[in-house]
Amino acid sequence: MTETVPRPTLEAVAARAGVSRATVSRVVNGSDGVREPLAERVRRAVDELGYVPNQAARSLVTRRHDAIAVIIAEPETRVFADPFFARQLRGISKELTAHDNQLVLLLTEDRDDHARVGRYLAGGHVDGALVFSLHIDDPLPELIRKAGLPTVFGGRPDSGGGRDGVAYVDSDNRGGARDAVRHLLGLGRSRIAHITGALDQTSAVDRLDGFRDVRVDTDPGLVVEGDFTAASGERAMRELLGRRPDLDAVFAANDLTAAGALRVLREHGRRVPDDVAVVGFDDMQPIAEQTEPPLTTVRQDIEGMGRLMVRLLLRDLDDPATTDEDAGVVPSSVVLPTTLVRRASA
Amino acid sequence: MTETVPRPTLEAVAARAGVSRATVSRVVNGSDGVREPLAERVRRAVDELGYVPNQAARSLVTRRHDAIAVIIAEPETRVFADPFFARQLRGISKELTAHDNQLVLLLTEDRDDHARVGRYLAGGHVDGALVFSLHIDDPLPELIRKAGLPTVFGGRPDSGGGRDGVAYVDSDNRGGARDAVRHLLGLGRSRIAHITGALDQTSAVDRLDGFRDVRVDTDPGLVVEGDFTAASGERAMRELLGRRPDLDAVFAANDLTAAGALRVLREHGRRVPDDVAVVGFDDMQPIAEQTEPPLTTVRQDIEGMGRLMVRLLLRDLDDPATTDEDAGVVPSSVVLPTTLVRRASA
DNA sequence: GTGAAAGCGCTAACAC
DNA sequence: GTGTTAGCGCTTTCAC
Repeated sequence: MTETVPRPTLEAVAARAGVSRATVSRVVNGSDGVREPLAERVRRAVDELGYVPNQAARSLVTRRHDAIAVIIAEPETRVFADPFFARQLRGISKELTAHDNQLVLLLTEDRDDHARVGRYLAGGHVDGALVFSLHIDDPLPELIRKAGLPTVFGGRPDSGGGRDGVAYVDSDNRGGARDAVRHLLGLGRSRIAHITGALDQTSAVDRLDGFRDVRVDTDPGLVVEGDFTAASGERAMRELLGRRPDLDAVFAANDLTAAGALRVLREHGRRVPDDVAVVGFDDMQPIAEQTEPPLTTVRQDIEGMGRLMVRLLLRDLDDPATTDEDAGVVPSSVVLPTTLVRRASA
Repeated sequence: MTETVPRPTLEAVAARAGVSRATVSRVVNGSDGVREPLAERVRRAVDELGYVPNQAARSLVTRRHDAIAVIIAEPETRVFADPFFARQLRGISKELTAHDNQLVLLLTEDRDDHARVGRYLAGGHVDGALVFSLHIDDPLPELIRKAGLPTVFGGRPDSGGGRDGVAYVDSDNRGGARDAVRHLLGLGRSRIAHITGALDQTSAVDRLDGFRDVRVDTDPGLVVEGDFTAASGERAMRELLGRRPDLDAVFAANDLTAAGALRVLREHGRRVPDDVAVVGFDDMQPIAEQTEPPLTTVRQDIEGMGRLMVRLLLRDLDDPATTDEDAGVVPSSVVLPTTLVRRASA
């Protein structure tokens, strides 16, 4: 309200301080080369007038926006049941703030949204993009490539398209899965089942691969496909119990799935970990700490992944050398280690 | 990458179509008054060149950004344990998208962040703001008022400052609480406890008031303060059980709190709902449907609240009449009804 | 109906 | 060091 008073411009500040616009601009942008008495006068004028630079005018000439887009592509469910994204967002937000950049959030659910996102990115509103939860064959990476915007992916993108050198940040899903399964083996378990995540996402595929690395010749009946939701964990657990009532351990693709599995195990009177040991993935604290019993799981530093993505992207922006045709030679991707967190379930 | 090719400008399109910049601008912005043959030629040129308007240049003259800020003020915990915000964000995102507006997300955690947010809002990057989860005595509303930006609050703000006529969207927390407690009464329960939410938020205060509306002379020992987290639900439930082992019902301020309470009840061998009936608030499906037993709760249309906030804000923006000094006369706030959802816990 | 021209507020050469 | 000046790409009167 009361937007009636027009905001002061550089011009106004210059007039008040008795200097030129250029000098004010220099002071405001912290470029040295303005002698102290003058600079001080300018700063006072800025304060007195409550001057705030007009970002649009600045962007018009600098071609920078100090804003990056965060694109989350999730058809419905998962984003809102799983604190995963919220936590990654927090990491991103913190890091972006530290670098004086803004976060433009783009939530997409269907194909129409994709077109819109493409337009937005091409429209030059943001300096770069962070992209999450791609599914295999997602058209988004291609759209983004066309928009020609520096991008960092969250999670290894499906390399099916033959596109190399894309920057991404991922957890060591495969290694983490191996650790989980080895832990179960170390507990003396031998009939270890796996409930997978949504297999159209590389994280789920990688965890399955890790499971198989350790259990090379597992009975295929011990692997059931899930989709990272608690409901899928329940369904899968029921199926497993039907197929292999003798199983003595379960490695679930994430904590939510594990929580679902735990419920079904309890329902069927199996004691955890005595009869069946359970390990999850993520270490989503509100979930993992409050299951019954508390969940042994593979921790990944979710917030850290978010922060790292931002750092990678901003480095790219500040160092255009990397942004050349042959950006491919500097993959600039990072795979973060995971750690097993022991609680009571295994 | 390959940002080397400069994006085509209005000028380029005009040249290609053999018209003036003004004409192209008219076609691009859909203002009628350009005769068909010409308009068509312009459209073709736009397509061929892949022209996308430069938003910064446009904003510079129109003083519109087609972007609004969403400010979520939560010191840590709650945002990331509770799908509440995620769901509201989704509603906001959808509605904003439908109106071709962008969502700039501002997460704040401490005082430093407040200053930053104030600067950002004053910087004229966005046309308006949506603000969430204010705590009583939060400095944010004042900052926002100073920035002079149209704003809609999510949840009734603390009116302590004497500021009236602020626009907000809220659920009928008090009415919903009354319904919950009456339902418990209808079940024949007479020793009904309440675990509150964080009492520095109006939603928690309103729910407590609703509880008291129905249970006018409740033993104060039956009310324990929580903070909307599951952990607080556990703690509070333990305390209640110690103080009033004879209690036969609990109304929890939200589903997460109820889930915590359920766990403690089970731990203590109380059967739900036979020994103790439990009602929550929110109807956060992933939580409410998966407790044991599934939770009877008060549903609020969270996504709808988000959408409504956007509509209110955009209406404000399009109709500057409301944005006058005396905006106070049009409170333009909405309180949405709640409904009791019966499941197994009460 | 269409074009010409002014200017939104700022930065960055370039002079001095 | 500081000021002058020329745009950045767009919308919008105002003539025609």
